[in-house]
Amino acid sequence: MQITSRFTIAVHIITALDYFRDMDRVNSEFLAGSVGVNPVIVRTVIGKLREAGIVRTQKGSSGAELARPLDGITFYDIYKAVDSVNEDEGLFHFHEQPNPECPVGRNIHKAMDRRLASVQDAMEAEMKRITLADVVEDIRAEILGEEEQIRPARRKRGKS
Amino acid sequence: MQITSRFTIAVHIITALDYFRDMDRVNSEFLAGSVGVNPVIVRTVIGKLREAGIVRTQKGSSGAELARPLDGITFYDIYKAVDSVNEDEGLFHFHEQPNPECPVGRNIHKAMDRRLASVQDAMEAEMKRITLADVVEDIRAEILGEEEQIRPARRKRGKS
DNA sequence: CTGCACTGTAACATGATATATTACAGCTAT
DNA sequence: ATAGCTGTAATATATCATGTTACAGTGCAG
Repeated sequence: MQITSRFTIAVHIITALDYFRDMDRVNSEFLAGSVGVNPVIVRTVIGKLREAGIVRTQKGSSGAELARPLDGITFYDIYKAVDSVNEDEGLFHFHEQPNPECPVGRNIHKAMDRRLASVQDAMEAEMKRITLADVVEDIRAEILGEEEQIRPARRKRGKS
Repeated sequence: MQITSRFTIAVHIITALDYFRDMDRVNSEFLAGSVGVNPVIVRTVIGKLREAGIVRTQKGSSGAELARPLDGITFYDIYKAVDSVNEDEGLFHFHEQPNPECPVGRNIHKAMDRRLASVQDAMEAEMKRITLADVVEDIRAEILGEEEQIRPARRKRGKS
């Protein structure tokens, strides 16, 4: 199994909201065009980001705005916001009917839970370290790299 | 999304193979009884563990045996063996149609891949640290704890 | 060497869920 | 007022995890 694409879609959307922040009509249809999904998916994902306090929107008018600076939005925040994984059970799906009449079956859950939690914690800790500022920085570098291939910057002049 | 229960089932099976290692007729039906799933599931999971070199089995005769000591079998080994997640794409499902005509859509994948990989690496590193010996140790402690509730051990005597 | 127990695997069934799609009520701005 | 937009419900579809039945082939006990 995999973590839902809603996660990468959410990161894409926030990145685009930042990148196109001075542009008009950055609506769900425009964003859907960039992401390559249905506009309704964009609206639902933005809805979850709004519930989590990551973006602000106004019903009826287009253009969500970020509620926090990019470096205050972590992968973990987004991952939780868009329900990337089952909230109750966590990352691992434990088989549901271990036999209570078997000593192994009766105790396997307790015996494993600590270990599964430590794996999940390791993953979440890393997600808390990565912010949208990191991604935006990376994507700007990529885009600059593209431009250089066409019109090499005159680096000696300093400012572009 | 979640990691398939095949993972916890595999850990359960290996734990049971160790716990019942001196018992006869530990076949797929017996194991299925402990795990609480269909015997065919047990056979397929054991099949994957065999392909990964974690257990040895003999067609036609019951009782798989571990191919390595318990402390040589990590969560990561099992996780890979039973295809807990998509081998090609990894832990995260990236949305599949980012728009190549959009600077963000065209570069988001490259910009995120490093970060997604670091999350996956953190998780896998933790999985490599946990071995089946840890789980077996924990479950033995749980089972001993159960027994004490019924027939308290005379701790002063030393040996039980 | 015969019969039983078991494995390995295919084939099919079922249920859950991620994603797509259509539709529309209500809000906003010009 | 009109057009553009959001939020959300309802429904469809596809994928996949898991369950289940079935059976050929292997090993072993007697």
